[in-house]
This record gives sequence, structure tokens and C-alpha cells, in this order.
Amino acid sequence: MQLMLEKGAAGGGLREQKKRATRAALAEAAVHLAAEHGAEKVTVEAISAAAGVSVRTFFNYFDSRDDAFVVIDEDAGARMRRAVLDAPAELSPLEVLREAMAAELAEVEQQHELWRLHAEVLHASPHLLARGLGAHMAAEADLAAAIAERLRGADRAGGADGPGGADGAGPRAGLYPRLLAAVAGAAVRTSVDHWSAHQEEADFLDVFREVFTLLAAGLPAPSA
Amino acid sequence: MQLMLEKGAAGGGLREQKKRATRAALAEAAVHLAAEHGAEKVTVEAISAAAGVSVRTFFNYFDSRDDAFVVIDEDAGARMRRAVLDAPAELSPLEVLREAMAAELAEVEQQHELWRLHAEVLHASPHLLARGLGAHMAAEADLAAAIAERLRGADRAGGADGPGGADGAGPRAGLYPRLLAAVAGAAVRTSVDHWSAHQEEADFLDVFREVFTLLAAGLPAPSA
DNA sequence: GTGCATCTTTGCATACCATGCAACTTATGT
DNA sequence: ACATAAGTTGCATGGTATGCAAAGATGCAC
Repeated sequence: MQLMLEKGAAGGGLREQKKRATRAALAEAAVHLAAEHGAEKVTVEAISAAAGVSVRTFFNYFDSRDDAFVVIDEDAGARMRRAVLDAPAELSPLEVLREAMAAELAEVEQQHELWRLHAEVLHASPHLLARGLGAHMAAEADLAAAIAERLRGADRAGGADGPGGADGAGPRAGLYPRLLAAVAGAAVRTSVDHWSAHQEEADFLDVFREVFTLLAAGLPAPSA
Repeated sequence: MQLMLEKGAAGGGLREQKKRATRAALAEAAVHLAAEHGAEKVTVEAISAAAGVSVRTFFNYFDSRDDAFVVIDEDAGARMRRAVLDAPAELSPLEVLREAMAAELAEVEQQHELWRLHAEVLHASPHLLARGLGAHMAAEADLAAAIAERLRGADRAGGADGPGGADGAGPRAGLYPRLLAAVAGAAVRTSVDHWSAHQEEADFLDVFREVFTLLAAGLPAPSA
């Protein structure tokens, strides 16, 4: 073997490449068929046929039919974790998340046609919307762990916690990182949702940064 | 007919009463069976048998098997909407949500045994967790609408928006209410999650209020 | 390039999920 | 008591999802 294969990136063996292609073909077929006929009327058989594989193979890639409509990028979580841990020490936790997520979401405007279709499909059937939103939060737990790790590192390097600090070893341990991850997730969803409804009027990243500005200000009433 | 029956409340006809009882029996049977044997091993047939109804009847109450594990209170959304609209005018939007949700969540500590079981079941199978989390957000959309309505009312009564106000009729219309609803939902989930992991150490409402304090402060780093 | 180990795909069998329909039973209003 | 509306049930049907074993690709060493 020549090099350690980078797991998440493109390339690698011919096998990995084919797997990625098949998975993408299935997901794309699912979304396109759903956009045309409505998600509930699209069978696994139809998706599989459109992607050129057997029904059984579909279930080798997705745990359920609905997953094909929902999953976009499965290893975004690992990249986010990296970004949080590698961020400059002087950034506040909220800023770290804003930058990490902004980097991750940069592709949204580039592949906006795919994202728009996705949003359309999910919005058309609340069942899938719920599933998609829920899927985002599995990642939030990992993200919270990354934030907690970063904060622990900062504590050790920067200065000691005051006694009874808000996130020491007391009963509130872990509350802040979890809240931060959950709120950041809420920020992403709100931004995407708003942007996909006003796509012509504003750049996505502008919306996204305005949302974090509101968060950092403590969510004050808009006209007070 | 004597009176318009209040739809959400207890009592009413004998029919409504039986329906509520059957639904509760199904949901409770589902959770208990799941806690004992694992959610994935519980069939609709088993749930129906435990509740004393036919399989077909199960599907008259729930759209899918998973719904039985997830749904707790289906008309909480309507109560929240009411609470938001009826809240005192001097409260900030964030405070309004805090109080409305605190009132709704008061029963968490009272029925904590059921909630603990629910949390256990959902946490044991990520699939259901995602579904449960997603379900919360259907409500968030309604909640956002209620917040927007309240803000419009306050605008008309209180004073004119400054030109370019953050939530006038411009491209950002509706962003703030949606963000607020999403963040409040995140706050609830984080609080419940944290509390169910540290149930002995803190009252739920204390955790909940601390979360909102963090939000109002703009989520600053814990030791800075 | 031959051959072996590994991974992937596929068909088949099986069980469960979910819905429409028609027949039957049970509340409700007059 | 009667008619009506509402809820329950069994049956038929089709889609969803998993285990298993055979066949086909791929990667690697020689």
C-alpha cells in the first residue's frame, strides 16, 4: 500500500469510490423521484431501479427507505469536531461554532439546487421533515463532546475556574456544552429554513451570521 | 346540544373518554414493553394485545409503530400558543417563552417516572430519539407563528419600528420568531436531557431557568 | 497474471408494518 | 326506540426490512 487512505475524502480505492457513487446515486434518485411524484409515492423498488441496483442493495446503504431522502453528508460530524478542536484559542465558544459551521455550510450555496430540492421534499411531507431534523441532533451530541473537550483544554491552559464555576465538576457539568451545541443546531436549521424561503433576497451566510449576532446579544426583542 | 365541547380538556362524552383511555393504554404499554425488551423487539401486535385492542385499532390511533413510543402530549402546542399570546406585555420574548414552557413542563417532575422511562427508551435506540426530537419541531413552527403574532401586536400597541428595523417587512421578516422558537426548543431538550442524566442532583425547573439565563446572557464562555 | 482473502451485490425466504374496505358493535341526539 | 354518527375489528393487499447463502468484484502478494 502506498499511503494511508484518507477515510472521508474523495478517491482512495476503487471500491470506496464505487460505494460513494452508488450511495450518491441512490440518494439523488430518491430526491428527484420524490420531487416529481411526492415522497410517499416513491417505493424503494423505484429508487433502486433508477440507481441501477437491486432492492436488497438499497438496504445495504440505508437502514430505512426514509433515510435516502434525509441523509446528505454523513461524515460532516467528524469535520465539525476537528474544526472545533483546531479553532484559535481567542475565539469565544459561540464564535467557534459559528466559524466551524459556516465553513461546513459553504457548500450550501454552491450546491443550492440540490439543497433546494431537499428542502422542498422534506417540507412537503412533515414525516420526513421531523426525521431530517432529528437526524441533525445525533450529531449535536458529538459536537457537545467536542466543545466540552475544547473548554477543558482552555481551562487547563488559560486559568483556573472560580469556585462554583458554571461548568466545573458540579451538578451542572456538561450543561453548557450541550446547550451550545443544541443552540448552534437550532441556528443552522433556522438559517437554512429562512434562507430557503427567501433565497432570492439574501445570501445564506449573511442570514447565518445575523442569527449568531442575535444569539450573542441574548435574543433581545427586535424593536426594544 | 348544550355546550360546545371543549376539545382538549378531560371529560366530555363517554366516547372521548374511552378514546383517551385507549390511546393512553397503547402509549403506556408501548413504553413499558420497550423498557423491558428493547424498543426494536416490540411488535405492534404485542402492544395491541397489552392494551386489549386489535392490531388494526392500533393504527387508528398512531400513524406508525414508532409514534407510540414518541408522542406524549399532542395538544401541548395549542396550550403553548395560548400562553404566548396571553402573556403580560412587559415580558421580553425570551421570558415569555421561558414562562410558557415552564408551565407546560411542570408536570415533568410530577410524572417523572414516565418521563424517565421515555428518556430511557428513546436514548436506547437512536432511531427513536431522532424521531422524538424531530417531533418537537413540528410544534416549533406553530410556536414561531404565535411569537410573530405577539410581536406584531406589540408593535402596533407600543411604537413604530425604526427604519430598517430588524423585523419589519424586509428580507429578514420572520427570522427572529423562528430563531426564538428553535432556540427555546433547544433549551427544553437540553434541560430535559441534562436533568434526566442528573435527576438526583437538581430540580428540573432550576436547570431550565439556568439555561434561559445562559441564553439571555448571549452564551458567554463559562469562565471568562 | 494467478490465486487467495475480502468485500459487495444479489435473490430468496420470511416477518413485520401500514392502509383500504366492509361488516359489526357501540355511543349520541331526538 | 330509532336513526345517525363514530369506533372497532378481520381480511386482503402491498410495501418495508433483515438474515442467509451463492455469485461476482476488488485488492494484494507472489
